[in-house]
Amino acid sequence: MGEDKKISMAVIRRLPRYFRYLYDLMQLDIKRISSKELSERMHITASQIRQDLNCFGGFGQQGYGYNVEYLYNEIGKILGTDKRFNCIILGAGNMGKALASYENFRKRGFDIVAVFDVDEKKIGTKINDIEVYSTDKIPEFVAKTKVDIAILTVPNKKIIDVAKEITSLGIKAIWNFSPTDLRLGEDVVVENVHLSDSLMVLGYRLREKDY
Amino acid sequence: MGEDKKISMAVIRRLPRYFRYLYDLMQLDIKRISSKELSERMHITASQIRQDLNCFGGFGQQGYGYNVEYLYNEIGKILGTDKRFNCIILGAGNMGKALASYENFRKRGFDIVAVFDVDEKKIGTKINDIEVYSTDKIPEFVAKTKVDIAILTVPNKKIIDVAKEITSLGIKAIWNFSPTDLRLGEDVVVENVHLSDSLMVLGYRLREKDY
DNA sequence: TAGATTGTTAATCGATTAACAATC
DNA sequence: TAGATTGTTAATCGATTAACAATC
Repeated sequence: MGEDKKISMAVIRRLPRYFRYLYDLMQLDIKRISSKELSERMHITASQIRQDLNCFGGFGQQGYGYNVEYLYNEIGKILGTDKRFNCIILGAGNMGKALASYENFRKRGFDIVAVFDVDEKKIGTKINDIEVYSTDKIPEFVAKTKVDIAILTVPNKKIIDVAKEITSLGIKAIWNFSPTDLRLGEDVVVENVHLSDSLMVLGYRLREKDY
Repeated sequence: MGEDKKISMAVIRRLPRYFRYLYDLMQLDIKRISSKELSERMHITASQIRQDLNCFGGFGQQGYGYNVEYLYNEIGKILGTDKRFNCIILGAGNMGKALASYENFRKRGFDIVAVFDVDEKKIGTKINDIEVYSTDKIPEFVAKTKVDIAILTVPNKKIIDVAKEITSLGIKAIWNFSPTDLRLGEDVVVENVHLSDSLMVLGYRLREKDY
């Protein structure tokens, strides 16, 4: 295949946002929308919306605009919300527990199939019906269950070793909640969350406001 | 005052990253570093590093490079890590609990001073030594304690009302964990975290890899 | 001093916005 | 049909990279 237009990350990162706004429009029973109306709701230019959408093909109709439900479904397909991904969480601390309990991920196609931790007291317990296993069992688990994504909520000092183990088992996607940037070669995709960074930027912007 | 150079958000968002790398260098007992060496570690260009740092003044020395500890402290000052911020968490669910328990925020100058929830069973309990109050008590609490930042981990359907209440009480910064984008006027700064968006982008990139 | 490396200006690149012809 | 609004090309803007003179 290879629809080689080379779509920029800036565009990709806006897709979930379009997806959310279109969902909200559906909830409001709005059937069609023009790029102009949508631009006012989203606070971006109509031009950018049309430009973004045309990276993937023409979803609209001249003189009419876009059919909300159709566009929602098309963006969903691009984002792969019609596919399912098996995810494991490494680290059953507070953040691991919070993510395992978050129902929204499942709705978006991401199933948390297991949680792993080193703490004997946690092993064998369940979080939101998901079993907590010993980290020793990761290779065994990955061998018998297809795992698409590893969600890493381990302490920062362990992150490098854990990331290496995970990738050596063939897992190709990592959602990283540790402050350390992960970079694991060409064929492993990583999304770094970096909550502290986000909070520090908020602090900066708050102080800037009244300089 | 007003050092009006108008620093772009792209630069601001890189500052915490510099801060982290410089901290790591200090841990490794590295005293000085050139933009070239740092660029190799961070996988950005040396040019960009020098350009970024010069938005805030000359921290380096020709022929020598940058003193790691000095630069770390200066970026810390820019980011305000020498200041303290009082934060409240609204919503004592799993994510609220996880954030309240995360010790790293305190190290960066962010103190969680209270958690609020509507659930009678949670009110009066403590999360990591932080008291959980009824949401009814927010106005009272804000009146007697300076609150800089509200961290919102409430269910999505409540987010708009909660955000409005919070801003009506004079809080000027919101760290938003709900999927809904918040926009509350010129004088309220908002950082949206949008975990689902991040995960969806990860899913997209994973599928892209082998098209 | 000579070598190294910054600070800063200029060139390039990419992303956003504007404009408008195509067309529903 | 006339009006509206897309798809798409062209213009602008901003951010990144390159180059080099200043200087430690």
